Amino acid sequence: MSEITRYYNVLLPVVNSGIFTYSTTLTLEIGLRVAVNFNNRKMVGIVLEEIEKPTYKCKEIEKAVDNEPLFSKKYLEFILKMAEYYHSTPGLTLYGVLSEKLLALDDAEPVATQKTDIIDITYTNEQMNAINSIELDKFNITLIHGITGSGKTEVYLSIAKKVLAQGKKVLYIVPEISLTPQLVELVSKRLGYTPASFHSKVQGKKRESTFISFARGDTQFVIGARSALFIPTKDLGLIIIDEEHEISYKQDKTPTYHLRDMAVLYASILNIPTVLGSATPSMESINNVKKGKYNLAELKNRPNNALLPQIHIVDLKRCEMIAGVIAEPIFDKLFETVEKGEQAIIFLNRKGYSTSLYCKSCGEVLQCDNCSVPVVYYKSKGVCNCKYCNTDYRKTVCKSCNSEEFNEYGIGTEKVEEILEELFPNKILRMDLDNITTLKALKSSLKKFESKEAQILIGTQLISKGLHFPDVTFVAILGIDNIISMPDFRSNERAFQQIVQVAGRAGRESLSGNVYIQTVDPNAIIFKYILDNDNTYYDYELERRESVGYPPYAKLIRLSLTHSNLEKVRDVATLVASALKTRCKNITTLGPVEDAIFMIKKKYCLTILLKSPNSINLKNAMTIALEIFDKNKTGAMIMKVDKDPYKF
DNA sequence: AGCACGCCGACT
DNA sequence: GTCGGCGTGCTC
Repeated sequence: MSEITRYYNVLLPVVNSGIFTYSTTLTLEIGLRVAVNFNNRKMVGIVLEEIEKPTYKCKEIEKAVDNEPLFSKKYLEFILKMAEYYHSTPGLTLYGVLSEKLLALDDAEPVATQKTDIIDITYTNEQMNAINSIELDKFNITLIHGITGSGKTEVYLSIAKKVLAQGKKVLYIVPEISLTPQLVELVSKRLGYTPASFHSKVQGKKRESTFISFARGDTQFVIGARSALFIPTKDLGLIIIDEEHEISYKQDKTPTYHLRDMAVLYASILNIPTVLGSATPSMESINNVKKGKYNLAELKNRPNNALLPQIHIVDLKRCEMIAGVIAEPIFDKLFETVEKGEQAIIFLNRKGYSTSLYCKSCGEVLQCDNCSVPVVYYKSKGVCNCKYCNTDYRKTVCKSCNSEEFNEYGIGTEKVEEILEELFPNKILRMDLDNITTLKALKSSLKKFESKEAQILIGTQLISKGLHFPDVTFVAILGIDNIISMPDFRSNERAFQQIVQVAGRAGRESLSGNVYIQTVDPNAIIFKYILDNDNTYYDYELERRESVGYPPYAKLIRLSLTHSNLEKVRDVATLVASALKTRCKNITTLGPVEDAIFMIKKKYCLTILLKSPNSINLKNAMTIALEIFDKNKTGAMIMKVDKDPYKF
């Protein structure tokens, strides 16, 4: 008897379209994983659709991996739409969001959940209103704008419990893993079991079992980073995105997606609710509330009547500095805090010892050989390191005068630690990505501070949000001028968010908090809004964005061209930009300009910026840009397409 | 994105 | 002569 040969389009995690046709005599459901030979490589792909016999020759599907589809039609629709939105391809998008290993994963040990005691709380009226305002049975987005310490997490968890009671699954996304140990503990108290975690520090067997159990519907609740959105969760009923304003939700490498936006897209396809929360929402989300796309729930008070901390601006031009690092009035208050047995947090968004070194004899700044940036000095390791290419320089010589003597410039957390350790011996704890490399290190550091073994915590943005330490009454913000002065239209927004978030670590329970910000420019506009505790900042900033035509009032696409040969990349970039300028008059094309960091890993970087309020015009422009680039590129030249960019 | 193939310069 | 750098082209 003759078997019928069928033809299926299979989505593979590779470039170009990523969609390739294979033949088989099996009947396959959409979403089923299949093993195929692709370009002499064994790969696992996902069945997209059955098609008519194509004109070209196809290879045969080796075997089906699943008995029933692991991926839903809606999931595939999501990936296809995501690829379209980011001017990428389905194949490259799949490659970027799921590792090949997880995609090919056949089976894994089930996740072990430990039962814990349930501790219920009573909600404030504000919390109850927020909880009850959310419709559970259809797509809708609610932005919970709640001040720091207002109990947003409790609101999320209460909503989550309702969804879980319907037998659906909940995904809770956090921007940074520093939040997860405290969050896991809190969730356990409310749900009665430890939730599963899925982020970059969960690797190996544990990662695999979380993936497969959530995908098969055996796990109810997952706390995860960005990547957790792309687990093909069975019966997902709610997505929670904490700290929705966080720019770390924007992925740097292709596909350069924004987690919040993709969660909203996925939720709309699944027809499920999404909850976004922040004390300092993004301008984009506030604008979406104004447009009626998102609902708004506000939490304006801290439970138990805890007050927001008092904020003080310290003018660096008018006071003495202690060891060149910390203003004297701030130091005095820090001293008082420690004397009283309370705890302090010192925030500085720079790791390392000094941010650059310059030659003692000729003044030249020590730069990386491969990248056009100063290297950061790490005194404890005795090296200078480039954060872009990760090269360590052990012994350094000035390139212009061969001197070996350098002065330090710019302060990092390591230096603050050294100075304060001398002044407050054995009371200091430092947390940044240099010493917190594992989940274990993170947990033990948090514990050390929680148990008050350390009284002063120095850290980078790793410690700036979400953490809850009742005895912290003092917060000092040291490096905010670096953020304010960044050449980026979002620098004000970022500084505002950073200050409010860090400040929110102070006085969260019965003790009142004080926050000190040192700056050379106390008249900077954001300080006015910070001091007034004033959400009219959003009105001011939105008005400003509208007047200059920047997001959320326009869409941006950043084209980033890189190549080892400057002439070649400049030629191609100029061709692309001039084609856009002559052929796409309905959008604004800026550039090409040299990037702020002109050379990374010995490759030159040029940027072209496309700007328009109209997405369709931008899409048409992109077609032209890609066409011109493909026609003219040479060798390993790359043009990265960054839609809704966050870095300039 | 990988990976193989093929062209050309440098070295045992 | 042959090793290996990298530009080019292809993947159902």
